[in-house]
Amino acid sequence: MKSVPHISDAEWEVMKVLWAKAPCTANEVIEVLEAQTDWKPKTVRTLLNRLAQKQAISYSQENRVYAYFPLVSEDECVKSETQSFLKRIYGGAFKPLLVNFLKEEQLSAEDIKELKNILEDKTK
Amino acid sequence: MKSVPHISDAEWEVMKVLWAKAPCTANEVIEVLEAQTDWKPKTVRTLLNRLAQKQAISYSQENRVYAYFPLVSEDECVKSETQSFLKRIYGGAFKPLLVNFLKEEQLSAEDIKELKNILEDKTK
DNA sequence: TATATTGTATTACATCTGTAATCCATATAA
DNA sequence: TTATATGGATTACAGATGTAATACAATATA
Repeated sequence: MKSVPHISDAEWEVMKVLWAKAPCTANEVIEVLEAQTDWKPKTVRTLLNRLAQKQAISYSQENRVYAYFPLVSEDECVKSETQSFLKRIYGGAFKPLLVNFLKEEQLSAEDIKELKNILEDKTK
Repeated sequence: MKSVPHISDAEWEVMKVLWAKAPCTANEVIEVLEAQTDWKPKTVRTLLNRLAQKQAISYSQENRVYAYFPLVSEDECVKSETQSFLKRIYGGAFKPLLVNFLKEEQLSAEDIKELKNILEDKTK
């Protein structure tokens, strides 16, 4: 039973690229990220290597070039990060977060409806 | 305009103690944390020092002993951490977190009622 | 074929973090 | 007064992270 490896902030950006579209060559990832960050190509390659080492991604060698793809799903990573975030900040007591943020944040009428529906379902 | 310093996981535990009750001597903090973690006293002292360095806390010298207290409020730290978490994981959107989280977590009937009321208020 | 390019692998290096231990000055006890 | 205990300051040290540069091997080019 493997849990997801810890993915750092910078690595997370790389994962997002691969979650959006995979497989992807290093150069494709680099291109996407150069538009969003000011990382040098070598930096992105380092991140790809580290992610491969920690088995968050893998690659197949097409010709001379690697085609990278995720080994862990966005969903499970988001869940895992959310869990540890909540635990860290609220020590597991998440209701204060909800109360606090429901009050603070901008939510559309539609959002609110959706959330109420979810809550409705939980009552059962 | 100072923003809150970044507080690491371990440091966060110390902050929680001081937010719950301050001022506090190092030994008081150590005592609380020894019940919750298996950190050695020296470890807690290191964390107190680091937090003081990064000006998250400060102290007054009562007699021979320091009385530590927070310089940053729990509220602003929580907000700041939540913001960067949301940005990192959800690209800034708050709703996906809520959805994810409402589905996953255990909420009492009472909690649900309270949350629904808050949502109700927001509709106006 | 010799050379330049390009993709990958290895190495670099400072800072942050987790997790303390040691050193030092002072207060306390004998 | 002298030895001891205790609180605080300094130092330690490995692994993670941000941010690359350099070395190397295979490929494309002249």
